[in-house]
Amino acid sequence: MFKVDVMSGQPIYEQIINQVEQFILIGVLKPDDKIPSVRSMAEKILVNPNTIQKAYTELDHKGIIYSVPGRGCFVSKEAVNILNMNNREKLSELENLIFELAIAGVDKKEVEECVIKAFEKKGEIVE
Amino acid sequence: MFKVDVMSGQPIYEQIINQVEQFILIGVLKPDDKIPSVRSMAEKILVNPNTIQKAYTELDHKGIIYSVPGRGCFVSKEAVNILNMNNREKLSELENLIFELAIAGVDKKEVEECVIKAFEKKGEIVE
Amino acid sequence: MFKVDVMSGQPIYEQIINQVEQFILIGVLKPDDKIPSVRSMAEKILVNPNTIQKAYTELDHKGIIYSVPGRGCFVSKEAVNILNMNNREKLSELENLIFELAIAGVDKKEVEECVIKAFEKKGEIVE
Amino acid sequence: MFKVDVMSGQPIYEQIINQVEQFILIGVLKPDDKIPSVRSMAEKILVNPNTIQKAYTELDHKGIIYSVPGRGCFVSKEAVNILNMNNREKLSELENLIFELAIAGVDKKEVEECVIKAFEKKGEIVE
DNA sequence: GTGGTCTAGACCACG
DNA sequence: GTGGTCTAGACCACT
Repeated sequence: MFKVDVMSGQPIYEQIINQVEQFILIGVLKPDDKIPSVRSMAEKILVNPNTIQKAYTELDHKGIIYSVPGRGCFVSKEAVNILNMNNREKLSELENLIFELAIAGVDKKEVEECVIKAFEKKGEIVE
Repeated sequence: MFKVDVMSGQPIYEQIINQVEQFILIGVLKPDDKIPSVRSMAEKILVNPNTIQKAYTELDHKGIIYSVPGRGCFVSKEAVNILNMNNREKLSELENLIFELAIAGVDKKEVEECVIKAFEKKGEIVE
Repeated sequence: MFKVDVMSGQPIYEQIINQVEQFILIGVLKPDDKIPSVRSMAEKILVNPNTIQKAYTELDHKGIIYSVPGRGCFVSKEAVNILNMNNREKLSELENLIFELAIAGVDKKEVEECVIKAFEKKGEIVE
Repeated sequence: MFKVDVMSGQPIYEQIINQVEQFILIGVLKPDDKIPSVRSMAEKILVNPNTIQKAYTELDHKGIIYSVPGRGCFVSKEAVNILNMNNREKLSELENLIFELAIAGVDKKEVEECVIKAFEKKGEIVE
């Protein structure tokens, strides 16, 4: 279920955060679902438990998950709402990226095809 | 002409690389044009010469510029071609980003508006 | 294991790059092996950590090693392949050098002896 | 006749030295022949006269050429002998290069073919 | 502890 | 003046 790529350059704890968030957004993880314990996750993906802890702590701070001492971590009820709040930032990031591509001479058509592809890919996953 | 934002989190040398590449793509810098010397650039944007040197060295390795010790750095003839080669990577990056937005429930229309905006912004710059 | 000659005129960082590559080619360093940390290497051979960093950064860009922040630098799986790709360039360099010697009146026999010596030297190292 | 490549990385004055030496070795320039004046050479190959001067000064120091104030520079009688003295250094350079290729897994046959090619190329030039 | 970025200041070779 | 290398020492993020 969870995977990390140490060679990608992206911090491992960020990769974990992103994956947890993705799983929540596509409905694999629902409110009050338990997410893997720090130790089990660390063993599965072969990373330092501190790294997992850091990811969980940050998710907790964001309000995406809540931790119950002695029981584990669980998806919060507001998780989806919080995640959807971030869209504005991502949209401006998107605009910058498209702008760069436009400058680089990429055709508008190509970008539009890209949009279509991405939405098709979404259709395949969401049940 | 050149600007850096120390607070952006993005490494300064990367910002310089990006700006040089942008100027080449929009035609402000043409093949065999001299780009600012390491020292003059360092004074202009108030960063250490080593940081500029690092940016120029990477641009040289990429084949975007060529440096002639004692004379300066110049835009290579193949610069534009090399930069356009990178479009494919950026397109897949774009697809990922749109996919994330789609998962997050962003409407296709919103994305399409974003595309339009970005291409308008380009139209304003290119003469 | 690693040695640098400050007086040789060849940049220190290049000497380090060459030695890492040599160790990979003769099999002393294998894929996913950890290479010495920037700081430990700097202490061993008494050069500034920045110089080591520069060497490692270039090796990373070439795809010879990959670096995992917080963990260290490791030999990439494709390292040997990449290094062998450079042989063609070296062969043309070799042809030029022999050509110069030929022009300078060096006998073909002398060159051939040189070839034999070099391959003997290799035989001593490879087990 | 003379050519320089500013993009090669090799210092221009070195390129000039090498070319003068080559022309002497293949007999295009013979003892007491006049070599181009600093100014005419500088105009022909579009480099700074100081650079040419530096090359000529070094050739003078080596005893390859001698300069007659007001008349120009001329190939010395001992030029060929002096140049042939350098062969030992080049031979050890050659051995190193072949050694590197051997380590890199290049077949002995390939190196030998290279030797043959280089000597053929020489045969075409020397009349 | 690791790698990565940056500053300050120096020296060299080249033109 | 130019680019290139190097040192010394600092700070950051990541594990």
